[in-house]
Amino acid sequence: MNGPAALASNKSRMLRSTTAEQIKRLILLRGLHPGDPIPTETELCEELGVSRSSVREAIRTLATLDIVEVRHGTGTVVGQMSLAPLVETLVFRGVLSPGDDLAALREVVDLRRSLDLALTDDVVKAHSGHEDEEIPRLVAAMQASAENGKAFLYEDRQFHTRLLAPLTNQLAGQLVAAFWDIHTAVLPRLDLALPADLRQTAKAHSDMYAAARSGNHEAYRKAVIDHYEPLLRMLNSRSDATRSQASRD
Amino acid sequence: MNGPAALASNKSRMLRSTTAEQIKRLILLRGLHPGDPIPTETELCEELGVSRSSVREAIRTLATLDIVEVRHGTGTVVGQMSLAPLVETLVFRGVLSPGDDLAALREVVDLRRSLDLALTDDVVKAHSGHEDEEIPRLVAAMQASAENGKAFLYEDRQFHTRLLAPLTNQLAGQLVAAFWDIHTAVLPRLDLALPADLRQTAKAHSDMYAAARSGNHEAYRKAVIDHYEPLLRMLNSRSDATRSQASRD
DNA sequence: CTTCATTTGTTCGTATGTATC
DNA sequence: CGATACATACGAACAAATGAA
Repeated sequence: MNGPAALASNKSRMLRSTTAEQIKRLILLRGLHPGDPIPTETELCEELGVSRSSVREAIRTLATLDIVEVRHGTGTVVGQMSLAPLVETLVFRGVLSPGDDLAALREVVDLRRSLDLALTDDVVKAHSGHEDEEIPRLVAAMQASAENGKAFLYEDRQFHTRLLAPLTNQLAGQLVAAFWDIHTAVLPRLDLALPADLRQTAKAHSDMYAAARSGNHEAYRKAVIDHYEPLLRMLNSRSDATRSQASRD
Repeated sequence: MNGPAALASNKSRMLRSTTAEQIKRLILLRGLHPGDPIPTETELCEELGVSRSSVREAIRTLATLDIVEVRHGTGTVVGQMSLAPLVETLVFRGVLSPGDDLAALREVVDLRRSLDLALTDDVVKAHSGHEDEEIPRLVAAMQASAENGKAFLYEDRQFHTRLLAPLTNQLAGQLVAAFWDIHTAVLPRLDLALPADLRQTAKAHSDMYAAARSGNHEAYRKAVIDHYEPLLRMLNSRSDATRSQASRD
């Protein structure tokens, strides 16, 4: 029990954290890209010299980070490396403490607003002159829904995605989309379907695109502020209500 | 075999993706906070009715997201829900394609700059009037290192952390810190230790804090731009070099 | 449509290292 | 130092999903 034992004791310290690292290194060495298949669990056991359980935990770790994507019955492929782990962490943080969730949610919304404002120049530059065929349709759908007092989550998400799609900085668009996901995942507990707010939000989307198309930076910034105004107003009033309710307990 | 069997077959479909969800729900139901211990693996096996391996994989998933923290030989506690998973994903994405890493890194640096600029009002408001006892010392240390041609990663990180610490929006500070981690993790392959750039960076830090203390918004923005200028200049020249080298191959 | 091989998903039993008392 | 509780790792076996023959 000399060789294997020594090997095992050496590995035992690092093995847990290094099996995932070895798989990452394997992806880098072979130059694999998102969608490319990686070796099966059995093959990884042989190549890395560890048990299947260890390989499975390493793969689970990487799958959580969207570095690989596991497909039952088929195999495992290199993942998209999206910001999904960020979303999951912050959503859980947002719903963790019922007395504090509004503060956490407001931080997310604040950051969304700051990011949208910070990207003003890039967005205006990308859309001034180029007509997007999809965005006007989305804006019309949102305004129609607002008139009927209906929400328009899908169109909202699509609007922001397409607005930021042409940016050079892909990461910025993904981050804004991630914050959108967090905010709409945490939001459902508040019903913010005031018709007037819906109309204002729909109009703000329309104004944002119109300003971007016409190259008007200042109008874009104003439209972004209007876009978040109903939401922030509600978050502030709700958090006051929560505070007074908490102090009553 | 009615109750348990039906329960087991129901679970079997969802079990894989829901064991982690059940643990999260357990944390929420019991109102646990970061640092509080969660049940041992054995207890979780009984409460959730799944095997030890499944519990372990679920815990590994949550540990990767920093929703729980595993302490060998002691137990598992609720984690800090930091942005560590975001860092790990983006670091790997940054080093994934050797020809493209500079583009990915530049996106991170661009976003850092946009965020710092977007937080101008909050930072100035938080520091105008209040003296921070640590920041001047960090600034002095950075300037001393710059004169000696030495890098000052530790002081740099501390500076940005403390600068954003007093903000109401904790998430913003954590996001900036996460981007700092990504950028310095991907960076080492470029050696950017030009003495002139070091001095400019050190001076920019000094200017940022001085502007924030004196409440000068415009000076703060200018200092932030100066702060990133050497890095962005290097990234642009390096990416040009990479492109011409790639076209040569 | 069925059969079959491949691959991942789940479980159990066992052994070992490690922290705490 | 010993005892206990816990996490870590391994291997074998069977279940479920997928895709191809």
